[in-house]
Amino acid sequence: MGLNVFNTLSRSVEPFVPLDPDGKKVGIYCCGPTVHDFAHIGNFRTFVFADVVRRYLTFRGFNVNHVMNITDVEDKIIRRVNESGKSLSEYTNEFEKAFFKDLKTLGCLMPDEQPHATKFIGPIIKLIKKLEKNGIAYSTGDGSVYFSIEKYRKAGNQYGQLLNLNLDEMRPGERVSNDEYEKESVADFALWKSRVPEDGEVFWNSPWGEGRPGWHIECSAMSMELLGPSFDLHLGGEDLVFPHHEDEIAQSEGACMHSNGKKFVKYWMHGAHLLVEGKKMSKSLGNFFTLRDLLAKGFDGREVRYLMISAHYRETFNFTLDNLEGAKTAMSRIDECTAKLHELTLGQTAEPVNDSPLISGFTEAMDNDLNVSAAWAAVFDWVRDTNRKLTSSGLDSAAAATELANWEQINSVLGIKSREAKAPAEILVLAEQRQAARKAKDFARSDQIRDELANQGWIIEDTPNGPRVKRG
RNA sequence: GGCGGGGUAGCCAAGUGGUAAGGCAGGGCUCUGCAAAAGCUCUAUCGCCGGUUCGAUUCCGGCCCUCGCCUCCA
Repeated sequence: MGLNVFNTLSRSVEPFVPLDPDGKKVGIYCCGPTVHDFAHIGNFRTFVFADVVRRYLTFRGFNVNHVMNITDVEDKIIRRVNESGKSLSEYTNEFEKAFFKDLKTLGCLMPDEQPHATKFIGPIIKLIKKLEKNGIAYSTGDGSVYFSIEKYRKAGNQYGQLLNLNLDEMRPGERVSNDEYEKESVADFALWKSRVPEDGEVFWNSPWGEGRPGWHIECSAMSMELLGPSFDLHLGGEDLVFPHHEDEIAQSEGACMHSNGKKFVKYWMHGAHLLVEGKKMSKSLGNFFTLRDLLAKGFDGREVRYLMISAHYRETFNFTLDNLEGAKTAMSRIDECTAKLHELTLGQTAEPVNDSPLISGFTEAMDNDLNVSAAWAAVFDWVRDTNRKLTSSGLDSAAAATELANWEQINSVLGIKSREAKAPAEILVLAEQRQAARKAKDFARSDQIRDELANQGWIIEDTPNGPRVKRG
């Protein structure tokens, strides 16, 4: 059995078969961050999810090209740029840098490509022109260009592929901004927005005059430019299903007339949101964590990562500090186990065994629409089993090396960085002094040294093979 | 109002038509000079009410609660 994923297009779990005739190459596009501020952990849940998808596809032997865009021009950014007095790039660079730093802290691999909206103005304009030529875009008197859903439909296309849309029942217009009054229909959306005074110095020249791209067009332009008019997998948060992704489909299929049977995107996957302490994250509730907030509380990126991928991606997940505390314990159990294995291998290495309970259990779980919860169960079953063998000394160095290789194999997907720390010489000296005191049955002295070590952040354990020092 | 998710032990969270994984927390035990680590062990009948069935947490209907999208949003 191979990988199966839930496709939002069909609302069902389908076998994953790439477009590539050789079944090897996979193109992934993930809607990245809008760099107007520090991203919060809710945003990162989606990016960590995308990272796991990308890693699992690689684990499954696919040759993945992972594209994640940076939206570096948009209403909120423009407003803040003008408030800050900085230039657009000065302003967005800061948050983009922070974003990638956080992404790395969370153990995510760098996407293969990170296109920026502002670097794709040319392709964006080209795309809008195509839409105009196909008769489904119209410009208004002020130099803006809109997408006509009606004309798109009349040309034989379907609007509403990702969700059941009933345009008559929708409640449009609650926040339709004044500058869009020239739209032919409320559901139409902007492809190009003409320059207004509030835009300051943020504008580009176009056939329609000075202005800037609308919100959805950049993703259509960048994804098709980098992955082709038809690609395998598009990811994003569930809130993007409508209107963003639906509009992306409309723009892309409308421009390229995918009506020859090929779809813009074969599989759409959407990650559910994060709740914090049972509630939706919001600034007014004060439950709005950024990664740096959590690091400041003494947590590690990997603990946050573990928590984020401990639940299925399609379920809203309740993120709590208590559970983050628990993640710490769970992670150190894995560390403990792998560190002991490492000591046993004596430098020996081995090949992973694919039909081992760990790898087969993990793979079976992940093949089923990335059931990470079940995958973790396989991991912790393995930890317990391995610990049992370790206590009964049922592992020689070759066996230990194999177990370690198996773990590393699946950890190429989970992406949990191990925390290994070699104790400095002075710590080891103290540990030896303590051992000498113990041999002399001077337990007052040995306990005193143990406290001293603890003060310096080191924990000492007495094992049948002698004392072990580890980071506290 | 329309559309779509959820409600499983103290907390988080999988799953199945035949009495329920895993993690964290808690209790007991083993090991230990004491600890730590590790192991063993204990702790749920699956929101409520009906129905189908030999049998439902899992299928169907109704109800309650909750979350999200429909408007910038991961």
